[in-house]
Amino acid sequence: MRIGELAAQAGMTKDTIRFYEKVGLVAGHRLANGYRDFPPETVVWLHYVRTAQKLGFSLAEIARHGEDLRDAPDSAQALSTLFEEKIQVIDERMAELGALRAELTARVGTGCPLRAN
Amino acid sequence: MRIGELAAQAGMTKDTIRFYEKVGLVAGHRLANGYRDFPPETVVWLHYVRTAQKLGFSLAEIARHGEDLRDAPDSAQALSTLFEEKIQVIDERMAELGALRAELTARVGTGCPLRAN
DNA sequence: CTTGACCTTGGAGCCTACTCCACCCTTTAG
DNA sequence: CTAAAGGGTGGAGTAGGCTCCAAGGTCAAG
Repeated sequence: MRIGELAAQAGMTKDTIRFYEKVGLVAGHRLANGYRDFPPETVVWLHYVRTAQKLGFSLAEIARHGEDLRDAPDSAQALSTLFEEKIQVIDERMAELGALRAELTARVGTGCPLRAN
Repeated sequence: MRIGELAAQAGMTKDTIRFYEKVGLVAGHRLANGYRDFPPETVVWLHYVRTAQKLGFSLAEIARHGEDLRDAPDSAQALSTLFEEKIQVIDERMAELGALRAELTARVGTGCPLRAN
């Protein structure tokens, strides 16, 4: 799969994908003519990248997730452990969101301002 | 309350607070000697800023939250409506996190890789 | 054999959110 | 009176994450 199609399927620009390759977030091998060629799973990976990013992970962190996955001894066991770690991080984020939500909920109906002027 | 104490209580540097003032995130009036003077509620507001930011809102968005709050007709009703809006945004974020979590959970135990190489 | 869509590589530029610096003023304590 | 602790300004610099050229190679269709 070449970069244009990947970009379309992942919902980002080619420039962004080239940038991601530069920072090690995606790995591209090349065709004889120099064009990048990506395996189809890259689409899934890029969707994961977008999601993780929206949820507050930096590209560096996400790249580390990717390396963890790649470098793990390839037992399903090791992979599961890694996924469980990420799930814990997510649960922490969700707890924070819950706290913010509670803070706002507590103010609904109170007329108590969050910001003075 | 002067900038140093505010910085200490809000857990950020004075420079950051001055920067926030520049972009309209906090409003400072001045003492006779030119020093900034902040009302105590600013601490609460800055904590809110930090939290909202960790959860993926940009400073511009957060500033808008602040303006919404300030500009609202000052009935408790209007404030509540605004808070409820923010809560909805949070609920959307939480749903996204939940989706990511589910994606990872589904892979636990499968040995199915997220990233190809 | 040219046109058009697709790809390549630098490298510059932009936005966000700080962070640091130099230089200067104010206030309080000894 | 002086030193230390706090404050003020303007402006430069940084890191992260793109985004946009310009100049040029590749390839299938007509």
